[in-house]
Amino acid sequence: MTDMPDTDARIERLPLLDAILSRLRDMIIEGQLPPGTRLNEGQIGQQLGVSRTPLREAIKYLASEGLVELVPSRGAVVKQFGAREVRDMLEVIRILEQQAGIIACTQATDAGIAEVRALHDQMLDCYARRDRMAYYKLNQAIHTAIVALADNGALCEVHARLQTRLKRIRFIGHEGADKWAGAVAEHEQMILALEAREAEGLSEILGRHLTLAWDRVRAEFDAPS
Amino acid sequence: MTDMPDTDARIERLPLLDAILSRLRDMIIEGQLPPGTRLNEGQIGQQLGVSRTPLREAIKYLASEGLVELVPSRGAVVKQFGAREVRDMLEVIRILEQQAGIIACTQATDAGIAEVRALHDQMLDCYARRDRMAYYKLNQAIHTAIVALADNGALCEVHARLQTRLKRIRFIGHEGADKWAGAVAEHEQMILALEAREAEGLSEILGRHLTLAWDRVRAEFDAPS
DNA sequence: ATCAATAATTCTGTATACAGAACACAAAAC
DNA sequence: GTTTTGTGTTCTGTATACAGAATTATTGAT
Repeated sequence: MTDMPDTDARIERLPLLDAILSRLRDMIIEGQLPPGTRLNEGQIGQQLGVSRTPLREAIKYLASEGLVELVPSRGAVVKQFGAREVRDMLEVIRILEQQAGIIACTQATDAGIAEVRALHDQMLDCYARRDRMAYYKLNQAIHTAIVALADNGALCEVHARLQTRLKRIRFIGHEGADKWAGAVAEHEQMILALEAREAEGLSEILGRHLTLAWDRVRAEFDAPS
Repeated sequence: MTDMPDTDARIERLPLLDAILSRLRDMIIEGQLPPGTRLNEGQIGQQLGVSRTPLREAIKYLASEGLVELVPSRGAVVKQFGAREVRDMLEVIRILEQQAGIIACTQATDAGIAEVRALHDQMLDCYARRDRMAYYKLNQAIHTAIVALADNGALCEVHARLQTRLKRIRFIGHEGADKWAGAVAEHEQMILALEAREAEGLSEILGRHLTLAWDRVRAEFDAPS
């Protein structure tokens, strides 16, 4: 396992604020608070069992994280991303992953690469079992792990932040069996290129993988359910 | 002028929170609150003329922004970056600027490029007058503007965030006349490549420029004043 | 005089209180 | 019937209050 606790790594943590942040992020990602929803401080505070003060602090934190938008006199609403914004974010992710991959090919440790391979194998298992949820999480973990191989804290952080914003959207994952198989094949190629430390090839595949991810997401926007 | 208000662009703004954020950021960047300083909520609140509640919310926002670190039962301290972290951030900035430059070469408008040229010319003026402060600000503005040419909101945002974190460090700007002249020459090349829309050349120069920036900063770390 | 233990103070973390803006609903005017 | 206006409610924004942890000062012992 990589020691990259999602969005930020600190030694000690603030119990309450951290708990509220996790809960809120989950509520947003899982769709319990759909995009556009005003989050009512009274209600949510009661629901989480905390007063408004620490809750508001958490909301400000999430606002800076980009999951939530602050609108004057009206509190915070769950940020809604348009097709354009999603495309932009995926493009930045692509840039980051490609460069991370290139760096990883030259300076990752064999052990680090082996860890990614292990995640990949686990993911294949999930694919075999058609366990979408577990597959999805391992998928994210693999991309995070590849970025982590570049051993650049800022890179990991920025990547994680963008990934968090997109979780809600990619979580949908309605792709059909064929697309899914395609994605798995791409991942297979990724791992092979990484193990062979072929920077060019890895970068190319990562780029294609992300481009296809965008295609899949775009379909959601063109034909909104 | 590019319409890129530093870190985030919203239509309406929250008066107080926004004011506090600006003030705090300034205090940190200008060194009024040096790295490692605990920010005392009572004192700062009194100094800014606001109560602790909105101040704390602003601090949480800055924590998510990475300017400040939250330590349990001890409030927030101004984040101190080590050589490694600075190098990592500069590397990510390099990656982002290089890609932005490549994209800009193919899809920027002539008007957009002209704006960057205008900033550059202004900067040359400042250099002629040896106005370090104005030079520094235009320097940042130019890099921001080049990134903006890629017309990717997420890219701008991520770049701006990293740039903000580094402001405090790059602000020092102790470089001697020779290095300064070198930086100006690099900028000249950048603009020429951009105007010629030579993606490869622009990317190469941007990369070198950022690498040299790191060399300059590294000197600060090797020989801390 | 130095250090340890303890007391006093400060500061953070959380809850609550209050004022004003936004919102919802109902009644009146057109 | 539709729009407008007025009123009551809800919710946000900010200040304040209070409990507990951390820090500092003080006192006693070696």
